[in-house]
Amino acid sequence: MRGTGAEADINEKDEPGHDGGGVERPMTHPRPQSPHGPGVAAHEVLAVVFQIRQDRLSVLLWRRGRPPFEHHWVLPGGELGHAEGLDESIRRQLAQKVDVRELTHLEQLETRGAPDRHPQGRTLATAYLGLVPADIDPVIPADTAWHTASDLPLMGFDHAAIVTSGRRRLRAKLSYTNIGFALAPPEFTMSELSRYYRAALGHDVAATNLRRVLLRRGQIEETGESVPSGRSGGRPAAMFRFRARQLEITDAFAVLRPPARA
Amino acid sequence: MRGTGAEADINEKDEPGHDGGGVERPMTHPRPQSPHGPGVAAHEVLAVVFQIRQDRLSVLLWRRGRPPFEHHWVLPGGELGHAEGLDESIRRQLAQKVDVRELTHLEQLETRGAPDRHPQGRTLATAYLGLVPADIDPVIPADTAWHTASDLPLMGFDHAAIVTSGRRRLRAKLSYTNIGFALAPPEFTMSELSRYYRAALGHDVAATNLRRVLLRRGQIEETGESVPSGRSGGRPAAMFRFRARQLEITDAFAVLRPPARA
DNA sequence: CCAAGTTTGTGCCTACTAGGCTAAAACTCG
DNA sequence: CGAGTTTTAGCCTAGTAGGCACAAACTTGG
Repeated sequence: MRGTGAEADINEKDEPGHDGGGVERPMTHPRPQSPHGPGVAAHEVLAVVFQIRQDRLSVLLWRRGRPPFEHHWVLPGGELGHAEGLDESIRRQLAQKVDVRELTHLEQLETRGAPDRHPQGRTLATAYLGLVPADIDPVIPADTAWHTASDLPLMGFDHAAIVTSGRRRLRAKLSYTNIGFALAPPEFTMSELSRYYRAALGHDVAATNLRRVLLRRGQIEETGESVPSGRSGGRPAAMFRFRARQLEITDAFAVLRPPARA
Repeated sequence: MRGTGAEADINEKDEPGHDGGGVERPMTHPRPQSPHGPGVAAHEVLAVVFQIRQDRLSVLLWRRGRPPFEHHWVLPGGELGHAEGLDESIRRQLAQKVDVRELTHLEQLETRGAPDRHPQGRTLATAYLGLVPADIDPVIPADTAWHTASDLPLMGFDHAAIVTSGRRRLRAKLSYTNIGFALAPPEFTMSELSRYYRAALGHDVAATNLRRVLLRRGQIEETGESVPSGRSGGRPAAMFRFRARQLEITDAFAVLRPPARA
């Protein structure tokens, strides 16, 4: 154990600046701060926005118009405003790509801070995972497009790795939460829903089993209506809906649970 | 959908500064940047370091010596160095409290960025979850101490909420990963291990069931040795060890798994 | 109107996991 | 040696996921 060095500066910040005032920032006198320099950096927020489009998990990307990474694809987002919270900021930035009302889920994913992740200077990025239901087709700016998540274009910065994190998070949460509500339209048949799950999970999902599992968990319920059978025949399908539109964790899923008569 | 406004600045950062050079920072001319200002803020890294001490989940806290929040308790950590990665930074900062070799697990927890979370100016914080095994008693500086997680002292900033996040994360991961390896000593009996789990989970964990579950999952194995029975009698207990010392997810735990013959 | 084809829904079965309970095993102490 | 204590093994129940076969309910074409 070392610990005799510079504890004094740990968790101390006596910054004079940050007065919430203007854009020009005092930060003039370098403080004695061990060989590490002050903890000030540009900060951006990014979002991995997924939607199931034509049975494929797709991610909303933005095509950069200038260097670095000109003509590469990047995640939507931008710089954190000086008086903005992180959630607030990503919502604002996304509103310029996708209508916020179309975002059915948004959660923080991870923060990346490798010193060289941005070629033009130190920039931290906090990434979010956002979901858009499959039934809408948002109007998006000309320089953005949906890309199949399993077949990404050339991407800038570390954004491809962030998409991978987002996919992993989504896949995991489909197992133990009701997050499907954010991918599916308000009402759906079981075969539709199983296609959404298949696209997001990357493997077949039997509609029969999906129905049983989600019904037993109480995540979905029948609406009472049914669709008048497809053009190729077949029994008409019942319509379902998710009962909650907020993220809920499947509690029966916790192992090593408290004893029965506790 | 709005989207006609200032897309141009989204994800664009043409910062001239951040040249990795010195402590004094150019950042002089305010850029036209919508009414939100530039995305530059102080950034600190914090850690929720847990250890099971005397059958209680305990967290390492640091007592602040100066305002704001003088004499309140805060999480260990400090400012991000100007050329440091986030993981690198929290490891460096923690090394001044606890020997890094004693940290058996470290993962990113969450990033907080409420504009008013720091009374002296905008400061983002990326929090980590760290674990120290129960068998060691790290030498810690005089101004730090272990506190029972369920009975926290008066804490500064939003750090109490971060501890709560850490507890939730730890609890969840005890269910579906082998994270116990990071709480337990290299070798242990099942009754010891069940005490660690009880402390972390907050409820009784039957040693019989814990043994079965972890053995079936292949997380633990018998060492072959046994302890020569306690002073109060009883059958001598077999010693176990975790088979891996890296985080692994219990895959059999995923629901909606790929079809059998896929 | 009926037969064939198609899709959805139900029932039955298996496999696996967690967890409660009891009894046996293996020790200490008096 | 017997009583008390602790660990371990065995047996049982409950709950969940998932495969499969068949019934139900439709469309289409003769």
